[in-house]
Parts: sequence; structure tokens; C-alpha cells
Amino acid sequence: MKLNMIAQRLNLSESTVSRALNDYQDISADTKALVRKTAAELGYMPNMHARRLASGKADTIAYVMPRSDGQLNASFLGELMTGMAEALTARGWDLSVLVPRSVEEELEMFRNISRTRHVSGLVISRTLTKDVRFQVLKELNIPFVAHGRSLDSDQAAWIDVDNAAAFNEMTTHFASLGHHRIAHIGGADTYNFAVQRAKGWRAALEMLALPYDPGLYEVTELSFDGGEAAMKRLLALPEPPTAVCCISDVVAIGAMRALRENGLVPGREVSIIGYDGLDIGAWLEPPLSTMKQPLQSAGQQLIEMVTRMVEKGDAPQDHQKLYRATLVRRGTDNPPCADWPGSRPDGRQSVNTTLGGSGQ
Amino acid sequence: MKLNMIAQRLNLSESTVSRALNDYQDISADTKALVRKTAAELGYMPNMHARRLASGKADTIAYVMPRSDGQLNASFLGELMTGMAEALTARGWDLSVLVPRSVEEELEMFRNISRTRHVSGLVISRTLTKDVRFQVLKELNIPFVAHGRSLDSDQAAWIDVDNAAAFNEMTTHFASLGHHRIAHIGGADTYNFAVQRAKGWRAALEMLALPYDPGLYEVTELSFDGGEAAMKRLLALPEPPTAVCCISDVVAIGAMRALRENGLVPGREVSIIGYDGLDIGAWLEPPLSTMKQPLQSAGQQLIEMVTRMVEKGDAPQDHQKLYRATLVRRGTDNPPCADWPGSRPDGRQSVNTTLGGSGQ
DNA sequence: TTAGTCTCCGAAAGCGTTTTCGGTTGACGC
DNA sequence: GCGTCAACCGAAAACGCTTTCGGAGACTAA
Repeated sequence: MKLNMIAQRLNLSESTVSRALNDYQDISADTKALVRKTAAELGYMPNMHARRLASGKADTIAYVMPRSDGQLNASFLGELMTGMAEALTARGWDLSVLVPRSVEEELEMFRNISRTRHVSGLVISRTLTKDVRFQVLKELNIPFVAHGRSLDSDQAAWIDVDNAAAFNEMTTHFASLGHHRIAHIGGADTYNFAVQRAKGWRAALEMLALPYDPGLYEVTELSFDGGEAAMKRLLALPEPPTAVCCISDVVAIGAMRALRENGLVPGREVSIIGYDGLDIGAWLEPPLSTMKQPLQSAGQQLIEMVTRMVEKGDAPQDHQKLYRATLVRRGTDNPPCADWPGSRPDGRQSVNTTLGGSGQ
Repeated sequence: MKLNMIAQRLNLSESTVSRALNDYQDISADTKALVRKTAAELGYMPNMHARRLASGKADTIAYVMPRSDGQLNASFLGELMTGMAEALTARGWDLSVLVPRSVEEELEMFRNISRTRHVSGLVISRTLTKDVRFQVLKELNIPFVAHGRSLDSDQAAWIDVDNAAAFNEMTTHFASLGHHRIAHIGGADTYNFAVQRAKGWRAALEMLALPYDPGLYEVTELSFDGGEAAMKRLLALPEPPTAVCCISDVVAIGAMRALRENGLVPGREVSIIGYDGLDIGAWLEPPLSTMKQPLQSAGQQLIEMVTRMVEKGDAPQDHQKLYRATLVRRGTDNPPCADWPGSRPDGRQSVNTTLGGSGQ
């Protein structure tokens, strides 16, 4: 089933057939039609390796998967990769996956790619505040797009959510419910999105003319345990918060446990909003309010961008897209509770499941 | 940085260099060492496309991702793909991802692969009870391994969990806690694992000499909503169960909500065990008991198998591996509650109080 | 008619490896 | 000293496609 065969069947040269199939301008419409027809009949499929060797193009985008640090970044993965794969197969390109185990290994992979060029472009994720990859990839001249910004991403292509705006909205929403002591459980500032989210929260406080209490800013690991620990520290404050903006749903879920362990009900004494829009949140007791980002099309957009850079040579900085997250009120964001923290129970009272009170 | 250059630098022929690098037997040890050394020095990396074209081998395994039916099959994905990617890069192979949108598209992809051979082997997942893919792939002569069995998988390579054993254990565990009315919320029997899990539950009932009540077998969608709906139906039974084996954690979480909506506490009036070992389960109130399967190494094993079939031509049926899931007790599996269903709102009396005393 | 212009196609040189097939050495046994 | 046999290596033909270059015809314009 080679080019060869369809060529001699039509008494044409291989090169003509090749150009016909690739829609070159110097082939007559008739010939093109003829070639395509018989190609279809014979069920011809080009040999990718030969094609790629000859053309020097790889027609492959690699997705650099975030090292799974235990977290369920996963809900992410499924949607994102589906989007990317669909956009790619529509173009006849391949999606391949890279899973580096360390930063050094990741950079080594990049260097290999720049040598062999067996990958035409990259999609990277989990961008850090200070992220060497932007510089390295630029030097290696590998087209790429980042899922998330960085301090180093000005000259690069990226898609990101407006983290600052989201946490600004979240905080403002709490204030409009009547909260004054609004805390933030954030993440290490090596993650750029952590910085941005903290900034959004902080900006909202200023805008609302609420005093900034450093004690209400907690930094923790992006895990269930991290959320629990941070919330415990907040509750130990002489004057604990009445509302908490959590950097992620996972952290928020951990925080909810800390509340319950102190005999409090999430969304009553202390309101909570998470971030990520995890489906599971809706099935908690009470259901976790959150901010949802539109992930469905992100994959396709990422591919759209990187392929344009590969094919048309588009400038990276022409492809920067900011999404907005939207608030999903479910059950843990309510007006402040009159008897809190005024009448804290000194004894611990097991409040397991009688949580009917949370109207939405 | 071609083979060429390292050849003339050493005054050797290209072919010698090639064979040296590929560890052919007819190259002296000295030459091999020399070639490898200078190859390393020059930072030589073979051109994959050229190599693949010449050798006819693709050195690529494709993972056929399950169409994301909305659910968080995702926690899955991350771990699995990490395992596969690591095993592959260790071999210098590529991992690529296929996301068919329909069965027909999936089969079409297979046919393409069998023509172009740009993929050496496949890993398929989400196996159905009756799954055409086994037959098709066999006919197309594409090496593959399935993540999950099927009625058609006897002659194929697969890795799977012993679903029947897991649900047998789950059921037996409930019985040993003193439960007699043990229900099962399962899935459509198009999914092979659903069939197996139901079978395990059923077998345990027989083994324990517990009467089989068809009303205690519910089939539902594998989603939160599905679990909720199914549990509602069980609760509407004249004689509802005191324990429920759920086909998945997601379904179990839905079921927990149904319980709470009826004023019941999961793990008190009605015990529940899920399946999948989702981390999130530990953070629910109360924490969800579950069965955990060892996923971490599954990815590597899958790759191990399929690469052996590709390279050594191993027979598929020589690669079949059954894992065991382990019970993780967290909080929703407890002895039956004395006053339930005796004290139900409708005043219906429980029949089995006399049997209740003897814990197996 | 002649020159100039298009339009369309074939020839051929790659692309960078692998792999088969001989051929050249040197060692060895007799 | 002659054949035999390994041990090693080079030549060259693939692998299946792309892409440049030039040329044959057909058309137009003068």
C-alpha cells in the first residue's frame, strides 16, 4: 500500500502522486481528484516515519505531565488530554506524553527533543513562579505553550485562568455576605497560581477597606492534610476568621474536617469556598462552594496555539489567553453566624451529620 | 549530529557505527567502546524517524484512553500513565495517547495502525463484557494488552483485579460484622467488572448461606447520581438492607447522600463499602470504607507485557495477571444497628432480630 | 511566426538509519 | 606453508516519502 503502487496504477510518477495528496498548487485539479479517489479505494495510508523523515516534520505534540505529587490533579488530566487529543487527531497529528521525574530529567528531555526534533511542539503545565523552562525552551527553539503563567512567561504562549480575579471575586462575595474577617489558605509561592490567588484575595481586602491581618494568611501544602492543618491554625487564633478562601477544593475539604473536629459546621460558623470546581464537592455534607474554571476547551485551545506556532511560525506572545472562573455556590458560603466566635464551646461536641441548616 | 559525523571522525563506516551502537555481535568490544564514547561526547542522538523507517519498528505504545463519560476515572489516569511512561522512557520508547470518540472511530484507528504500523502495541482499557476489540485486534495482528478482562479475553494479555474475590471479601466482612441483609449496587452488565463484582457478592451470599433477595441487587449508572438513586430504591424496600456493597466509591458517595436525606447515618443504620480506594473517601463524614487496588505498578506491568509481545513475540495468553484488592476500613462499615429498621417511620418491624445476636 | 508565460508533471536527490552480504584480515591446526 | 575458520568491518541497497528543479506542452501576445 505504498505511494508507489497508486502511482503505477495511474501511470503517474510517485512525486506527482505525493504532491497531489499534499495539495500542491502545481497539480491539476483533475489529477488531484483522480489520485485521491484511487488512494481512497486502495485504502492508502502514508507511512508516518517515511513522511516525517523526508519532510523533517514530526506532526507530534508532547504533553509534559505534571509529576503526580499524590494529588488528584487527575480530574484535570482526563478532560485536558481528551481535548488535546481530539484537536490533534482532527489534524492528523499525534499526542505523546512525557513524564519527567525531576526538573533535570525534564530539561534533558527538552534537549533531546531539540536535537532529534521528533516532537514538533510542547504543552507544559504546573508552571512555577520562577520557571526555568521558559528560558530553556526558548533557547532550544522549541515551540511550546504553557498551561498557566509564570514570571517568565511574558514572551511565551500560555492559557491561564485569571486567578487574581477569581479570588478577588471570592473575597468580595464573602464581604457582601457580611463577613469581615476573611482568611486565605494559600500555597507555596513557588507556584505562580498561588501567588496570584493570594494577590487577588489581598487586593479585594484593600478594595473593601478591610484591615489586613497577617494571621489570616496561611500557607500550606496543596493536599487534604495541608488544608486541615492550616485551618486548625486559623481556629487557634485569638480572633478566628468567619470565612476562608481556599486555594483549592482539596485544601478546602481538609479545612472542612478541621472545622468539624472543632465542633463547627462548615458554612455556618465558618464559611468556606474552594477552587477547581471538583464534582465531588457537590456531594459533601454540606456541599462545598467553589470556583469552576472552564477546562473543557482548554485542551483544544492549547493545541490550536502550539500548532499555529509550529506551522505558521506565529509569535508566542500573540497567543496568550486568560479565562475567567465562575463562582458555584453550593452550601458552604453563608452569612456570618451571630454566636461566633462569641460563644465558642470550650468542650468538644461531636457534630457529625445533623447539618441540615445549610441553606444554599 | 548524524551517524555520518561520528563515523568519519573515527574513520569508520556508518554501518559499523550503527551496529556498534546497537550492540551487534560482529563488532569488536574495543570498537564498540570507542564508538559509544565519542557518540556520548558529541551528544549524538539518533533520528527516530529515520531509525523507525529503516527498521520498520515504531518503538511506540499507544494507550487508548477511555472516553471520559464525565466521571473521575481520572485518579486512575494519572497514576497509570505515569507508570506506563516511566517504563517506556526507560526503554527509549514513546507513549502516545488515543482518544476515540466512538467504538467505530476506535476500530478505525486500529485499522490505521495495522496499516501504517506507526504504533507497535496498544494498551486498551474499560473492557466490556462482550468486547469486539479483542477479536479485531487479534485479526489485525496488533500486539496489545488489556487493562481489565472480558469474556473475549481468554486468548489475550491482560491485567486485572480479582473483582469477584474483592466483593466476596467485602460481603463476607459485612457478614462477620453481623449483617444479614447485604445489598449490592452494581453496574450495567456490559461492563465486565460489573458482572464479576456482582458475581463475587452473590457467591459470598451463597457461601454464607444467606438467602438471596433479588430486591437487594440494584443496577445503576456509575456516577454519584446513580448511587443516590439506587440507594433510594433500596431504602424504599419493605425490608431494606443493613449493609451495601457498592461497585465504586463514586456510587458509594452518592448512596451516602441518599442515606442522609432519609435521616440515616452511613455506617450506623446502613453500612457501606465502596471500591477504588479514592483518597477523597477518607475525608468524607464519616470516612468511606473501600477496597483499594494496587494501581501504582499496573502501568509498568502493562508496558512490560506489551513490549515483550512486540519484541520477543511472546504469546498473549502467557501474560495474564490478577491482582488482589485490599479492604480499607475507614468508618462506614460497622455492626448493624439495633433499632433499625425496627424503628422506621412507617412502623414496620424487623424480622431478623432473633438472629441478630450471633456475630459470625 | 516567435518569443514569452503558464500549467502540469517527471527525474532525482535526498532524509538518517538499518541490515544483508561479502570481503579482508589474522590466528590456528596440520 | 596451505587451507579453514572466526572475527571484524565496509559497501550498498533498502525504508517510503518529500521537495527542488527543470522540461515538455499549451497557450497567449506581439
